[in-house]
Amino acid sequence: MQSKIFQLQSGITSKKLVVCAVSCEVTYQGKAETSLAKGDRLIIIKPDGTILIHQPEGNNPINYMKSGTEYTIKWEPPNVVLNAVHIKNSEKLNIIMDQIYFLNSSNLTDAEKIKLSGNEKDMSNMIYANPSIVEHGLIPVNREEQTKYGFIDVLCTDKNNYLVVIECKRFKADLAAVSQLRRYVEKIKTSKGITSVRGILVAPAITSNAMAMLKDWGFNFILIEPPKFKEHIKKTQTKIDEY
Amino acid sequence: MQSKIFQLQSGITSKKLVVCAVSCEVTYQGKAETSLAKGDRLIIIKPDGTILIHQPEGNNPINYMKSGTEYTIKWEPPNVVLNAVHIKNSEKLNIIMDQIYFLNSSNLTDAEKIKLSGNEKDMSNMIYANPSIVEHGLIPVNREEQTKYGFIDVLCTDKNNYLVVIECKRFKADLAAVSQLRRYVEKIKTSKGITSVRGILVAPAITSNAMAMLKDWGFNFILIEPPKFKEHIKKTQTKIDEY
DNA sequence: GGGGAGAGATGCCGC
DNA sequence: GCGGCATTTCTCCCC
Repeated sequence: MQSKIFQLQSGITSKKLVVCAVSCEVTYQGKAETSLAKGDRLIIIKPDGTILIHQPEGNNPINYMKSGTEYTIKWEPPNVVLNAVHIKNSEKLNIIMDQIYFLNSSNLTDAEKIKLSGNEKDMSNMIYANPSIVEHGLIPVNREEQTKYGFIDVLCTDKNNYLVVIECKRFKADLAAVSQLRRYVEKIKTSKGITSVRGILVAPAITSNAMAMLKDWGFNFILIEPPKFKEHIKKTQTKIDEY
Repeated sequence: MQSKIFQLQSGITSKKLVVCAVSCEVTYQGKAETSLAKGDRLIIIKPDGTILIHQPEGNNPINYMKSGTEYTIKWEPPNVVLNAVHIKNSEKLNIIMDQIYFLNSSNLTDAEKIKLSGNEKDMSNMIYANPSIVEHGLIPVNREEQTKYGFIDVLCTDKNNYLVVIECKRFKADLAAVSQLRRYVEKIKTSKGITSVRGILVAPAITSNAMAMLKDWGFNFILIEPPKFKEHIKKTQTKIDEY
């Protein structure tokens, strides 16, 4: 056990990526309080101080602390106790390990950043480039002009010269999306002192209640798929069929 | 390399928790599209099929797929290619590994669930039990009666017999919180056909714009700390000082 | 399964 | 740092 403690200690202090499978109890105090009774978990401590505790199932870590966490390890027979503290965030994590099944520390280097496409920005760019897919006769307002009004996805004028606020959602639009659109329309109305402002919600789908609220406020819903996104899904599906 | 492939393969098929540090490229197609050039990463595959790919820094996995993912491993010299498919979600992940630094598969068992306190439910319970901490003279509406109106945190009547909608936030309240309160107040007004409905936002803090919007709508802000939460932070801080 | 909302949300970009 | 908002958000609860 002591040799594992040394390995754990030196792995952390020498800023390696430390991975271990252990039997442990965990408590956390910080943004909330949590406790987790004894069980088998995977613990990951990264060179930047990030700690992740994973159970054998599920997507998310059951406990975690961010970059900048500092560590103290103690041998309190028959347990190894790992104390993790994030001073700036006033957070504290305590891990009591009664077994260490395996432990590895390695030097990993990775400077790459992920490239992502198919997000909401792509969608608003697509509409901005060709607003007629939303409604015939829409003309985009100059983007610098638009910036004055904050976080509106796309701002246009329609064929009757009404201002049109367009809010995009990548997936099903909900009540919060309608509220958001509503805030933008009201902001334009008050800041420009006009009432001739329309609101359009653009998404591949909308919840029934959101649709009702949209109608209440005289806004429109236009069904548009995110750019290329649907095609990728289809591609994926055909590839899956090939398996 | 081939022995590692076998180890990887058998670890996945025998539903062990597989952990490996590798040099790899990653592409993902599904809810979006991502690509990640060659670098060192930690890959975790759980017994339930969950896969997580972590870079040596940062809190979140750079790529991931959920429980139910299925795997195919191929040896395409000089690389090991891992294909992961989640049929139900129409997602696909491709990992091309040119080096496997270490690999471990272990049988972990953990039936424990985490216990958490200090969340928003605690806060609304506290207010429901003693609404006078929000405003003198408030009386809670029967919880079953309240349930008819949906997701309102706390519903009360005030000393003038006005209905009062209370929305709680654990941290700083923002525009979305005010929009939410607004939706609830409007819903009560229309569903009961009355106009004498007030709205109170309860939180330890509020953004300036949210406060402005709150005033516009005639709602009130009451500063209340989440239950016990602040004390825990203080406790933590004093403990940190002791180090 | 859909709808709604919280989360120890996290992360990004803007000012 | 705050503010506003998207996220391959995720997760939970309720209907």
